[in-house]
Amino acid sequence: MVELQTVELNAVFHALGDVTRRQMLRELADGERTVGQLAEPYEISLAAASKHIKVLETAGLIRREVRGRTHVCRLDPGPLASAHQWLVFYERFWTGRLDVLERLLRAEDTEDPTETNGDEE
Amino acid sequence: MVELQTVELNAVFHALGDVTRRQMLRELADGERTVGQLAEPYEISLAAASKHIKVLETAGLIRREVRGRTHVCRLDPGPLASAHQWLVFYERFWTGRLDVLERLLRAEDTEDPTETNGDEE
DNA sequence: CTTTTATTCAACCATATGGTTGACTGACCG
DNA sequence: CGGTCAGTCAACCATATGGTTGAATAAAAG
Repeated sequence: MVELQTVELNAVFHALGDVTRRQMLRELADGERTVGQLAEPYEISLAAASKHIKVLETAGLIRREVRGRTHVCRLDPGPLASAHQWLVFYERFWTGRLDVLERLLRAEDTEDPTETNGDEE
Repeated sequence: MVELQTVELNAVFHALGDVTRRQMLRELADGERTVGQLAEPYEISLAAASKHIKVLETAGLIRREVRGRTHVCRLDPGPLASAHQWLVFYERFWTGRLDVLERLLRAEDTEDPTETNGDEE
């Protein structure tokens, strides 16, 4: 189950509050990247990029594997799921899909057996 | 359609990166609250709470209506929807629902006309 | 009109953030 | 071994953040 601890959420949302870091995550969504590869698109110094990566890492959003002299990063979706989960609480405020909720609450008779529940962690 | 501008997302995620502000949003999910009401649960000064509220406001997460000498705040879910939308991109990394994606990509023949697409804004 | 009440504003403070540069550590190369 | 490459670390800087207190504004109450 998703824990949603305030400490974690603070770090996660803070990490997401920066374009550079969000773009780095987008990059990592396509696969593993080294620190150098992640830093390359930006005009900042490698040290600055390294700091961004550390922020992502301490927020738990990425994992790092030291492979020889290079550090290979990959996405860790867990914290993103927590953030998503937090936001889901407010989903009713922007969707008109209360009908869907209602449909889920009753009516097990019409459910599709291929995929019923995929939201727990 | 959700714009997902970097400026907006920066402000939104930054605003969400603080427990106090997240709790204020939770409070506002139950209805309108004055600045004083929002500040009351916390041991910080009213001025500090006022700053938090301003952060939420400039991020577009809340709207303020000056009613006499009190300022009444209410939730504006739009930016939350943007943040949610941004996170949805990564949903495939924590759910095993690739089959659903696959089903959407091909097979228009099997689609259910009652609820097909509700994610655009 | 004077006093509360609700809230912001301004000045200030400590710490965090994001950036820089230069030195340092380790791994690979010749 | 000596050089280069990948990346971190440390010191430093400017600005932002979150908090404080005290004064200012403006509406309601007496």
